[in-house]
Order: sequence, then C-alpha cells, then structure tokens
Amino acid sequence: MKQFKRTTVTSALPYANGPVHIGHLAGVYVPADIYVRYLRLKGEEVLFIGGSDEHGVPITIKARKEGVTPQDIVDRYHTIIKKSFEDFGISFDIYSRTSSAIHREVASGIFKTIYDKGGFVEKTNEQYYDETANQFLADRYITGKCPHCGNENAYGDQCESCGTSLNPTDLINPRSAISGSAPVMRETKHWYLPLDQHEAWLRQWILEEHKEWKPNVYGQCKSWLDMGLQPRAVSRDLDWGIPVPVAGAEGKVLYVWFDAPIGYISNTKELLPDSWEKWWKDPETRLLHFIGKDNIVFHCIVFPAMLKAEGSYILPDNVPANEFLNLEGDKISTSRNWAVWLHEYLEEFPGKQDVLRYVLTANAPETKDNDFTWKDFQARNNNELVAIFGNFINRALVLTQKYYEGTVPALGELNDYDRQTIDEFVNVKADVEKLLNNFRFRDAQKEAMNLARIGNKYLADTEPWKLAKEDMNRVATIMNLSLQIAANLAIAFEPFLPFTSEKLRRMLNLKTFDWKELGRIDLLKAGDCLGTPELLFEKIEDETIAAQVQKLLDTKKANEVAAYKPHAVKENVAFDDFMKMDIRVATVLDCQKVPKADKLLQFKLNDGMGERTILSGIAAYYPNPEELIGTQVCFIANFEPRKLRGVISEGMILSAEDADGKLVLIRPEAMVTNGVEVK
RNA sequence: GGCGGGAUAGCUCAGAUGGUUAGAGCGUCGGAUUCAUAACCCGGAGGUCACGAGUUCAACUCUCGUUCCCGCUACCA
Repeated sequence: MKQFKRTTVTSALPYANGPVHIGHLAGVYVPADIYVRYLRLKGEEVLFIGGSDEHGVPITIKARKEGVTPQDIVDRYHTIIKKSFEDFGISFDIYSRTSSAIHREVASGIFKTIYDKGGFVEKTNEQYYDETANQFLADRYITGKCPHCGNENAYGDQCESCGTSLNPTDLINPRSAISGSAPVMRETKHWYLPLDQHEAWLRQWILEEHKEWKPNVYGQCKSWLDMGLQPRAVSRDLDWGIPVPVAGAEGKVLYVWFDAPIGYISNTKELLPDSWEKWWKDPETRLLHFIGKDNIVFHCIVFPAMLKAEGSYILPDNVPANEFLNLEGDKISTSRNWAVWLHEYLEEFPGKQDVLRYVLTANAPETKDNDFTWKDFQARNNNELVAIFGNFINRALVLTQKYYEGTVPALGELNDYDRQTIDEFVNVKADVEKLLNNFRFRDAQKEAMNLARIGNKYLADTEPWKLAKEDMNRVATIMNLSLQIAANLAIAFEPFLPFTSEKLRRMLNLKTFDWKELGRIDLLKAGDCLGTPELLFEKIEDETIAAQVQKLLDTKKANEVAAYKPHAVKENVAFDDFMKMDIRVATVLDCQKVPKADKLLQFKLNDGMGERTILSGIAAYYPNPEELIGTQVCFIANFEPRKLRGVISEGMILSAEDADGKLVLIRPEAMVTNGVEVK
C-alpha cells in the first residue's frame, strides 16, 4: 500500500435547508470523526474539513415560501448545524460554508481553469422562461397541475402530492412560481462537463486501481461506467449561487453539485490561506471522502472528473460510503419530520453526546441499512456503557479509594494470571488499529470495549476484596494493573467517546496521552494521586425512552392527519370549460401488464366506436389485471395520444387517489352503453 | 424494467482465496459472587446460513434462477 505523508478527510456537506439528524451522523460525521481523532492521536498530519452546502433551488423555494431571503435560510441552518456539530464533538478543523466569499473565488477559479482548457461543452436547449420576471425558471420554480393526480401545485421536477417525478413540460397549465404568469419556451445556453470523455481513465482508475473500495462503492461506480457516462450540465439559470465566470453568462450560476464539493477545497483555503495547496495537490497527501451511499457517483466519478479536468489536483484514495440508517422501522425524512434531530438530542440528553456516538457506531450502517430504535439505545447504554465500561471504572476507583485513599499502589511481582491478562489487552491495540485502518468502526469499537471486559474479568477472578484481609501486597498489584487497564481505556476510547475519555483522564489524573502508549502497563506511576471519582455513565430510565417514543408516535399521527387533508378546491371553471373534457365510459376488453414497466397496465377498451388502447400507471394496485376484463371504466376520450414504452396511449383512464397514494378505478354504478358521456 | 448492494441465532451484526462440531455482542435460561450504577463473572439453550437447482470429494462461501429489502435509473397522459 502506498505510504502517504498526510491525510485530508472530508465529510459530505450537509444541505442547509434543515438541521442535522442521526442519519447524517451515523453515515458520515461520526465515522469520519473517529477516523480523524485516531490519526491525530497517532500524531499523524491530518485535516478534517466540513461545511454547509448553501446553494441550489430548494433553498430558494424555502425562502420564498417563508418570505425571507435565501441568505436568511442558510444563515439559520448553518448556525444550528455548526453549533450542534461543535457541541457533539465532531472535531472539524474548519466548518465553513459555500456562501462565503472565498468559496465563490475558488469555485469560479476552478470553473474558469477548466473552461480555458476547453474542458466544457456548450449546449443550447429550450427551457421555460418567465417574461414578467425576466428570468429562466428552474424546474422547482414552475408549478402546474400534476398530470397524474391533478394536484394544482405540482412542481416542475416532482409532484409532492403523489410523489411522481416530472419534467417541467409535463405540467398542465404551467405557471411561474415567481410571477404567476404562464412561462414561455426560450433558448438558453449551458455548459456541460463531458463525462463521456473521462470514461477511459475513470474506468482504469476505479475498476483496476481501486478494487479495495467497499463493495457498495465499487459496484455503483462499475454500474455507471458500464452504462456509459453522459455529459452533465454544470450551470443553471438562477440568481442564487456562484455566477458563471465567463462572458455571456449573465444570469447563470454554477449548478449546486458542481460548486458544493469545491467547498472542501475553499474551506481548506479559508483555514490555511498559505499552505492549503499541499492538502489538495501534493501526491503524497491521502484524500478521503466520507459520504452516504446517495453521494457515491458524485464523489467517485463527477468530482474526480472535475479535478482531473482542472489538472492540478489529487484524486481521492478512498471513499468510505455508508448505507442508510432508518428510525424505528421507517426511512428518516426531513420533510416528514421523521428523525432524531441532533440539536434536539443535545438539549434533551445533556452531557450524553458519547451515548449517541456509541450507539450510532455500534449500530452503524456499514454494509447495509440499519435501524435505530430507542429501545436499543437504552439497552446499549444500560447494558454496555453503564454495566461494562462504567462499572469497571467505578469498581477500580472505589477499591483504590477504599484501600489506598486514592493513590496508585505499587506494582509487585506478577503471577501467571497477571501476565495472561496483560497479553490479552496488549493485543487490543493491534486489533483496533487494523479495523480502523479498514474503516470498520463498528468492530473497532467492540474490540475497544473488550478492554473493559478484560478488566471486569480480572477483578472477578482475582477478588481483591477478599485478599484485602490477608495479602495487601497482592492487592496492590491487582489494583495497579486494574488502573492501568482503566488508563488504557481512556486512550482507546478517545476516537470513539471523546467526552468520556476526557472525563476518565481527569479522574485518573492521566498526564501522557498518545495512541502509541496503548497496551502499556506503566501509564500511571505508583504514588500518583487520582482525581475525584464520579460515574462515567448513568442509567437511562424507561420513562425517558417512552417519552422519545411518544414524540415519534405523535409525529406519525400528525403526518397521517396531514396526509388525509383534502386538497384545496381549485379555481372555478365555466360550464363550457368542463364540456371541453370528453369523459366517456368503456368496457375493458383486455388488460395486461406492460412488459418491462413496473407501473403500467395496457387496456384495450370497447368505446362503442371500436377499440381503443390506453395505458395507465396503476399496475401496483391491480395485481391481477385480467380480473378487470368485462368491467367498465371512465376515460378521457379527447386526450392527446402519447407514446409510452413504445405503445400509443389514446386517452386517460380515471382513478381516485386515496390518502395513501393508492389508485382506485372510477366506474359507473350500473352497466351503461359503451361510449356514453360522463357529465 | 435495467444496474448495484443486502438477506447468517429472538435482536444488531462478523464470517480473505470453498474444507474439522457456523462465531460475537445484546436478550433469554441456569449457576456463582458481593468491590461495583440489582452491576460484574461462569455455563447452557437458540441457526435446514432467504428459496430452488447446478459445479465439486466438499458450498454460508462459486454459477444460474426465484423471492423480499435498500439505492441509482427508466416509467406513472
């Protein structure tokens, strides 16, 4: 393996439209922080970069909705996020933001360099334009009627009512979210990063030279490379973001995914204006990106392609991506408020940062999605942190207090059992190191925990409380060794549980503190005075857990109620407008699933005039489509035909959408003649 | 639908290059103990390794197919 001089560690930039939750922590920030603390403790040169991602359309939408500026939104969440990371002990060397002046300069510079080298391709295409507000409209800025569910307020990229992904051109009666006027199509020019031109070296670099990447990361990259890479637009027509720094680009900004990863670089430069380059350009620097699985392609393909196109940067050596953490069986969701928010946890569990760190690491989604439950949180605290780790420390300190008034007794002659115990905990260092080097934090922490188990076993087997009546020399040796184990725990747990480690060091009066010393039995000297003993962890009661569970149940209930709220009644229409819709009844002659399409059913209808084919996206709700044959349905007869999956669909079959999104066909109460109109 | 990842004890997870009775933590049951936050220590029970074929002397491990979960992507007139 290549030897590096220093390590640059980045952690995915959280998007500043909401606070940070346990999913972010378990997937990215806790493992990154453990790794960085471990390297620092070893005395290695390491830099840990974080920051808020503050551009992009969702932030402008949120700002508009609240009647504030985008800057207000990002200021609010950047402040919350930064504070909560600090309080939680995520040890960034810098946590900055992409709305900073220096970031604008760095991102522009990188764009300009690539541009000057001819690294972009220009393309012109048509996009909706708001003539009243004089600006092009991002997908999210166009609202209209969802063709799927009829929701009048669907966005150009997605209908939030039915969850459907849309193109702006799909919307019926599109309107500008800015002025309310009807947008028109207009030509606009954008710059594209031609990923296809980078495919060859990416293939060699990832598939041949980085076979050691985690299976999920390697597999996802291979999948993309095998499909063939496409050029990706790097600019948008928007006024929130970094202006495209070339002539003729007025009103255009860098697309948020282009500017965000550059934030790693600009934040480094902000921290180290004079020496930042060695962290990004020296081949002897090891670059690591800690991310969640949703970010794999950006960090393994797109960002490296950008850096390569620029020409002077190093590429990541590894991209340890985690899977997702669920909460009590359901996907974590910011919009559905289904999350444990870090800033709320810090308030509700003061001083318990390490409990959450421990649980999230013990249950980290390293190889597959995992579930966080409050019951598990309580069990791990009470049965592991309190009962094994805390209890051992407490036993060692209480006994020392009792027999030696809080000073470290001298180590006497070692017997075979002592030596056997020492051998066991000396091994812990190598084991933990090996696991951490492979980003296996869950197992590494478990291995560190073994130190406490060894300590508990040592006390149980040697029984110093019995020997105290006959052989105080022996007791001195036992207590000395027990305290050495406690001191080792303080070192071993610093990366995992930094608050606990500090507390323990204070209680032991531990002066020296270095990863190299892990495994030694002379960390404390005879005669050293110990500090004041206190409990390392405290039990978490059932009521506390019940309250958290209740909080989630309340959220769930609130979500259900919200989901059942009928949509607002639409604008009145004239009778004539209604009469334009030609809704009719037909009998289903044939109905089957469209091959290779999950959601589509193909209907053959008798509409009284002949046969008509209509496709409908209701396959999920009618698993036995043949049962529909012979029944009647309502359909729009004068809908413009459209080709779907190679089949011409001549109309739209009407369904009612239930609160849970389920679609139910609309049909006449009694059989009627085919082709009659619905009025 | 395409591609990728996953499916192993009640729960959460380990199990390079196929090879003796499939492991750990927690939970559970039993025992021992009292220095310790009813904690610790010892021991037991618990698995047809998702399902079905195949390759092999031998498969949790390799190949093919099926089912379910997750992500990316297509699709919802």
